[in-house]
Amino acid sequence: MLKSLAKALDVVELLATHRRAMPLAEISRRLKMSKPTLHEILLTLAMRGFVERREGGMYQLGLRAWEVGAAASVEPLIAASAAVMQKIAADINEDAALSVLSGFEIVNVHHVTCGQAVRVYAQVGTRIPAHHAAAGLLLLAHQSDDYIDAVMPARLEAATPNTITDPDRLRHEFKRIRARGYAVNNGGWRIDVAGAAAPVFNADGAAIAALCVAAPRYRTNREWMRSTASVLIDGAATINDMILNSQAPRERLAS
Amino acid sequence: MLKSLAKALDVVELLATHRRAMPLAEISRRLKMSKPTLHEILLTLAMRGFVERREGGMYQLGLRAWEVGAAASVEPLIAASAAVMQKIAADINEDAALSVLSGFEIVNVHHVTCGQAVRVYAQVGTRIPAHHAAAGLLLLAHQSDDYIDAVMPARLEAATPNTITDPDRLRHEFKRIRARGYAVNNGGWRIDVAGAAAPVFNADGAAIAALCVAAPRYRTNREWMRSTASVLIDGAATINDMILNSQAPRERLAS
DNA sequence: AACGGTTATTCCGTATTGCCGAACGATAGC
DNA sequence: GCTATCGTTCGGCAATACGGAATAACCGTT
Repeated sequence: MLKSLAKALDVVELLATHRRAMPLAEISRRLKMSKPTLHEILLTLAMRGFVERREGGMYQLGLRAWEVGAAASVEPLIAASAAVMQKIAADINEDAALSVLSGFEIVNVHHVTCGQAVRVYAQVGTRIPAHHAAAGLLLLAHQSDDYIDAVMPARLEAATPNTITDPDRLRHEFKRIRARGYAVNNGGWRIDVAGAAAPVFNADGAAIAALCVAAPRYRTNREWMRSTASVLIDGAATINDMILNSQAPRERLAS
Repeated sequence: MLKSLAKALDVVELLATHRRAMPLAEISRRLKMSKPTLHEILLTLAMRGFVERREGGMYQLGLRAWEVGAAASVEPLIAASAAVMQKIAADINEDAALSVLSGFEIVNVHHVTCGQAVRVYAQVGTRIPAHHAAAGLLLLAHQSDDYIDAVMPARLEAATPNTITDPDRLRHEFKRIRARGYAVNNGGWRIDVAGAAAPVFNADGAAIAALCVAAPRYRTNREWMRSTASVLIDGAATINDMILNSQAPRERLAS
């Protein structure tokens, strides 16, 4: 493990999680790094455009970081889903989102807003514990037992009284999700938010993403859940097809 | 300058520009790095999720790289533009794009497709020389002379016979662009593609992005250019307002 | 199944270089 | 004008990144 590289990644991740410009001193304090070392790291990152130096010595993530991110493995997935999600958001008239699993957390990789005045606020690129949301429950349900055992924390934090925190109940929920083909969540993340999610599979049959809809809970009920889930399952199937079709040409790309 | 960090950034940028998974040996050859060193770097990057190790020793940019990119400084701009661009693409019935300047190149940061069968192919996250496109001409036209002198290469490469390659003609074009408030391009990038672009300004009055439309040239003419430009100028103004309004709350964010 | 060519990985000695204490300017607040 | 905090420079020591050589896994071919 390269120490200097690891430190640089710490810096980059810190700037990413806080999503704002920071002065050198603050980064130094938060990461407990000496100022000269940090200065050197930031200089290197800035020289390559991974961070930008705003006036007043404020550092923030730069254009190159964005460019690199745009070339990451999830990007084709996002591109394939965009149109479908647009249509779903319009049809159901609620926000649609796409999430992937990372350890025991989910990352929001795409979001399409609907026209409603009251909407669920969600930011692309953020992480939340998987058991707090329908998308996370769905993706966990489709992982192997080994995976679950490896990533599940000893204690499941509750976000609301409705959050599932008992491991046994969670595993039982996984079974239900697999049987039904979709996951639901009623106020387990925020007490006034409900959601549903359906799986997107890759060519190997692994669940790689969750197509989901989140709505203010007062606009939902059991019937809404059922009809929404069927729309999501259809949409996920469409995305599946697009992935399978785009995979082949991708392989054929020359050097 | 930190050598090990610089090498790691080289690796990451290589994976980004080629947009595909690569085996260790190929990276080693392209960057002329020893395999043990590279192995160590990739291990560190993989441990943090910045690259992913697919089966068969293929490395590609991972989820963490995407997350970091999603927190970069351009992201708020993209979020603010998305809705406006959607509307423009629908109204004009041609693809809309958003580009920013980086040295003497432009980076495509967002793209909205229209419903047309014949469209201009463009990938988000890619770079092209600024003088090849309307967006680049527009952004260069709004930079200081010092900036232009610093970044303009000695020789301007021509992409087509229509590309402006004479520095004097380029500087003259900048004047026209500033006077009209928008830039056009007729086959300077690809011979059968035309485009128009209007500037998005930040609070300091600096042109930070170009809102543009690219279309197959046979669907365009002088009248089309004029009407498209006026739509773009309106759209850019709307984005301006959104930026100014969203800046304030952003500053107020607590630690 | 045995083979050559390619690959990924481990090991280790060297000297390169990342690291931080201390000191220096620069800046802002009171 | 003082003080506190910030960004930056300098330099010397020790840690550690580096790559050659050896090893082990892999793949397609015969």
